[in-house]
Amino acid sequence: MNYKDLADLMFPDAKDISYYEEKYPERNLKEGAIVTRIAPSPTGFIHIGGLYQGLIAKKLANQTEGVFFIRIEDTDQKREVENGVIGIINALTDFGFEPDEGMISETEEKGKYGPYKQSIRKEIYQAYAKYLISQGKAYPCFCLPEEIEEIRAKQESAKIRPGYYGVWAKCRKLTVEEMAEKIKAGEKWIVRFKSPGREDRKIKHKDIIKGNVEFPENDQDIVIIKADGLPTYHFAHAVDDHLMRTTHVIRGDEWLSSVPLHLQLFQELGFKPPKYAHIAPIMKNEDGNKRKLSKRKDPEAAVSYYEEEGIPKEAVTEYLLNIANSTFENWRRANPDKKIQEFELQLNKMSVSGALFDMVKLLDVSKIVISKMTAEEVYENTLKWAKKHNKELANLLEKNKEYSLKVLGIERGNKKPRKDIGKWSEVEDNISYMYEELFEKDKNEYQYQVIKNKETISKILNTYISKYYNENDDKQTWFDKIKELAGEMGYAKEVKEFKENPGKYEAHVGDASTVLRVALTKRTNTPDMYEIMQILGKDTIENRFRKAISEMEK
RNA sequence: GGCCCCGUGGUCAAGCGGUUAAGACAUCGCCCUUUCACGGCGGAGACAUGGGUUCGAUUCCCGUCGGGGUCACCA
Repeated sequence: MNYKDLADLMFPDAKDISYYEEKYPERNLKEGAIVTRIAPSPTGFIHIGGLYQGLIAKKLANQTEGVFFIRIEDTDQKREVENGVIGIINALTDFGFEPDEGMISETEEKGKYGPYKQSIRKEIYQAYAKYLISQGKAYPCFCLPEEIEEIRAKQESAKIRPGYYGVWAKCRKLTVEEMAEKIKAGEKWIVRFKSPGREDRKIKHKDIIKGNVEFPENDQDIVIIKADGLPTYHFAHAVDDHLMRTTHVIRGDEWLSSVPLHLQLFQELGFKPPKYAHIAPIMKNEDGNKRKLSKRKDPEAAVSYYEEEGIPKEAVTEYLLNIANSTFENWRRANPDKKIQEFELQLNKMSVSGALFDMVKLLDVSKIVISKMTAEEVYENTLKWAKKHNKELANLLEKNKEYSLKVLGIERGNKKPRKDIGKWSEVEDNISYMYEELFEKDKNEYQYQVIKNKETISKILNTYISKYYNENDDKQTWFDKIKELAGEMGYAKEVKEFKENPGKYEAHVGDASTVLRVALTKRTNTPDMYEIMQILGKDTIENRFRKAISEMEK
């Protein structure tokens, strides 16, 4: 009985690995092309951190004319969620991070390096496990979970390093005959990797993001094939990323400490190891402590949150890029109109430690993104959002498309567009006073500022509408008339004049304008009032003023 | 606890032995053919800490403290 016989006994049907090596040849890509992937569990849910990884992987592959693929890591059947794949693919595709290869639906896939779902690659893993066993580099382990528990308890009470290694690796010391006998006797087994490592030796590794790191070698005989016949993450990683010819493994930095093990696995399997880039997670501050954004506690961790809030995808992407490479911000300022795709992401410039998620900053990015959109784009985006989250608004927008376009076009499209919309959910509040239906229901109070006296307000409103306002005035004339109105009321026509002569005037032209604005919109903050009046029309203006006056009388 | 990673203003961050220690968001003030916003200008605000090494340390080394990760038949 030798290792080869043992391997045959354990995996009689497994193919020789040469079969797979030939089936999945080296990719024929240009020099420097990066092949990378995103490898989620099919939970149906994608975390903002996952999206972040997807963005980085996608960009890198695109930049180098490489390949970005998606592989589903479903080796843990307990985690399985029905229809868990499609949600992830949709989220990725939505954001424009569509993979070149891999799963495209719950069951279908594209690409020549599949299957891209681990559970159906079972025989591949077994072939490689068999290979390892035949080389004496892996062995069956018959320890029951309870025994492992016992060992661990002993180790803990003796305060020594826990795990299956050295003297504790019982099954490792079995002879091939003993192993074969147990198998023949029907004892349950799993497969463990026979680690060649020694804890007292160091291994140096250069991570693309983290830089040089040094670890003790791995000496744990980790399990590579579980009782259900499926591989553990570590083994699947080595086999898959080798066969799929991944050049760069981009993953969360919680994997950093597994690098010694993974390198060992590649070594013993005879594979060329990929380059690793371990990204720091996006964090959240809680009671002064940093912690990873959690899908249970933090709504903003879910990618769906941004859709619900109406934060544009481009804004989320730009914000993420900001975290990834701080040079992005400068690039964006220098190239305000370029596509995100043109920005060249540099892995080695990524931060080593986790950034705190900053919603305020995201919203600022979002405001800039939205401010650059045309009225048409804002309209379409808002409508799309409203159809799902605000039916009433959607109806209104659809019913008054031309009008809405005008409203949304106020102070837009010029060199200094307004930056007042951060998310689609804010649009309603921003424009509701432009629609009679909504204005009637508007709960805001009339909050006059400097000029508060009822009679004065009535006088300003009445005088303005009867004596001064003319729809055909151009902006300059319109404004000159407001100045005249101010003069008639005894206010300063110029703010400067007002400031230079404290006490001389009780108000200035701006204060008079505020009265008009508040009466018109119930707001002290609106875009250009000239345009608002033009769009509203004289009748509406008059009605609004009347309403404002009668409101005061109550 | 062992091992590993990290520590520049409130936040994201440049910086790589000699700098007035960039920039962005936030904040404050001023300015800007009406307010708000936008924009412009300006202010306040940081190298966790103690030791070294060095003519000189934010930059290099060690300790301390703080934060994070990891130690599964989960990924």
